[in-house]
Amino acid sequence: MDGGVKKPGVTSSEVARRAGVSQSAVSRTFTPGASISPKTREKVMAAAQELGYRPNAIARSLITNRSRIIAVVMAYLENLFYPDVLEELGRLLAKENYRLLLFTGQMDRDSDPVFDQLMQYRVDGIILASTTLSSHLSEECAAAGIPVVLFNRTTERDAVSSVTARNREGGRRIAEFLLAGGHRRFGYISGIESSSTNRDRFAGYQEVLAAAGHDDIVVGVGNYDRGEAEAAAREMFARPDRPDAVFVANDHMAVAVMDVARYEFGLNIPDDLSIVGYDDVGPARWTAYGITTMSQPMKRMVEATVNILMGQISRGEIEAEHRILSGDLVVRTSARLPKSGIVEVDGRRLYKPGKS
Amino acid sequence: MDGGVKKPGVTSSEVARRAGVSQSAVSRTFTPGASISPKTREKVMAAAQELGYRPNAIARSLITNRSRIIAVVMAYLENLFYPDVLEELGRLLAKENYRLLLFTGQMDRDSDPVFDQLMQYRVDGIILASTTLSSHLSEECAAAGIPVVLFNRTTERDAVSSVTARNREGGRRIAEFLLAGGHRRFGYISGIESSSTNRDRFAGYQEVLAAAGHDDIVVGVGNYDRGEAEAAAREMFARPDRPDAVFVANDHMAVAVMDVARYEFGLNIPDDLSIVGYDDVGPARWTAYGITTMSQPMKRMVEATVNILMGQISRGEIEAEHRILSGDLVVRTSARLPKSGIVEVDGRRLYKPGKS
DNA sequence: CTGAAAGCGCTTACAG
DNA sequence: CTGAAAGCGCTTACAG
Repeated sequence: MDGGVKKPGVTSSEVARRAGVSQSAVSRTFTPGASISPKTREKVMAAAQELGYRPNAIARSLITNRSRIIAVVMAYLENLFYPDVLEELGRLLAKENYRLLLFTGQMDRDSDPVFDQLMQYRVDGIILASTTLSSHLSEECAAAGIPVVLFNRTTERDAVSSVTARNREGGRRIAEFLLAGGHRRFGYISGIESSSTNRDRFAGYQEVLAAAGHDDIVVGVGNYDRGEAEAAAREMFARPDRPDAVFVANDHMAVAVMDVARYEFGLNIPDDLSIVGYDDVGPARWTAYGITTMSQPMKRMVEATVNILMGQISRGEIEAEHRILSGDLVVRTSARLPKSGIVEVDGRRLYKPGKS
Repeated sequence: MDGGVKKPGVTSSEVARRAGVSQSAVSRTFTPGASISPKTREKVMAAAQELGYRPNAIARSLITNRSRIIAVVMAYLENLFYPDVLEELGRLLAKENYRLLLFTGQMDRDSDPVFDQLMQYRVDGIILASTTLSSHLSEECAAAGIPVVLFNRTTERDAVSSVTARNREGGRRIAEFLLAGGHRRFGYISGIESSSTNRDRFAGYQEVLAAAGHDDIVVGVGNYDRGEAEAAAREMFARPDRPDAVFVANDHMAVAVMDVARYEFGLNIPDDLSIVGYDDVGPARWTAYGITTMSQPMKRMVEATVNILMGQISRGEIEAEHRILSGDLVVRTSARLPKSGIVEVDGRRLYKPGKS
């Protein structure tokens, strides 16, 4: 399996010989801020050009003890929210001159092979999107001085930072919106029940509904999965006391739930049934769905994630930071409208109670 | 920016000291196949465990001249086909014990910073999904002994391999299907016109239609972009001689085209208009769209890609290979059906002319 | 099977 | 500003 030989690249010594300078001079030429005379630099650059020299990042990493690689662990790529995040993450990390080592899939169990790989490559930071770390693993990162940021999840663990939307408030806002729209019976299709994001969204929703005397939310479990969300929707819509308003924990599932409602149960949305989602991801904006949904400020969330990481890397000190960003309830066509509270901002219709 | 200090990891020397053996013995313990006695190995393992030792992959790469990293350059992540590919790629590469360094965005121009990064990290192979390489850059890879595989594109360039679907045949099949369905006026919404995939799909489509006497295909340019596809569709559907059958170069655009047809022009699909796509990606299967589409055998394509790469890495010899895989025309609800040729295979309805 | 030693391609004090 | 030299953490002939 390792029979072949990759041609070794051009080295700084070869360039040095060609340029008639020391190897150190070559190194300095390619080290921003190193002291080198313009004359030497010029000679080096010329020789490097001729030979097609590129500094070996691997060798540099070994000595600087910095790989300039950030590990990103990401699951649920079939939910377009995450590819969007990945693209933005790639852009911002490149801008900071960092590379992105991608690991797809969850990282749940305690001694994960994925985690082993991360550590072997001496990554400078770890971003976990839609997944968490066991306490054992997060301690290991802290001990190794590697900053960890959870994206779209949060945790109480020391030394693990997080970036999330104001999920609880989002859940509340959705409940207010549906109450104001005159709905009478409420459903919820959950994500993974143990995820902080799901817990917070539901807690907010439940809180406001309970205060309005609605203690009987009909709950189905979707686990952030289309298939499971469909199954949960089927069960929910077949009930004699079918809800007339359902909050689905993310848009990815909401799309599936709408298809079940319309094409399997012949329900008219929003006349028979209102659906509200979360994320404001691509398909939510497609005319066929037009999902009313709590937006997540994806770009700002990614920016905060990179920001936390860069700060901790440069300070060399890891202290958990938790950034919580606000979104808006974007109003489209999947839910009945309240009489008031709808405002238009920058071409989007938002629900801002008390502001119409 | 580089103020902080990452704690250095445990090294093999420290483990050696603790275990009372040489540093070489530690190295051998972690090198599969190296000669080491069970007794020594045990001592080393115990010490490694206590200290939390993990071999430093960076140092190993430096000396073996293999990074075990594959660079993946990918654009169009908002087209779900690519996240699917990415996930599968991650799985297969992990299985082969390779890591995935992701670069998002195109790699068009001649001296790209992305390319520079690839080379600096001494990646063992490069996968370009939905993008190509300039001849200059591909020569540089060949010179460095780094295998390159194009995914979903092809090229004549020496030393650059490719994996594609049988796109020309796919275009033909679609034309046959639409002709058999009794359509009379044909449209095409293209991807990026210079891409091999687009050229081949259109060539096959055109070929069969021309043979049937249809030389007047109405063409709009979508550039694989939702927005542009919508604009192209608007123009096409506003024509007095609006086509009654449109082949859209991929499903990602077909979804947008369907929304325009239905919600902006009030067209009934498939009664007023048949739409056929390409890829068989997630949304094509959603009930709201139910797109009739040429499937791309994504998993087999990814497998072939990894397979080519692994072969060239282990043989140490780079010779362009071109793998071309077949798909099926999956029949759903977005196009009128021919009287015959529809067969059911494994729960999917396919168009196989001459086989009903 | 084992250890001492060389060396991978760099960065970075150190001395000039 | 510049060069000689040490050293980052490993792998791998080499000799025993």
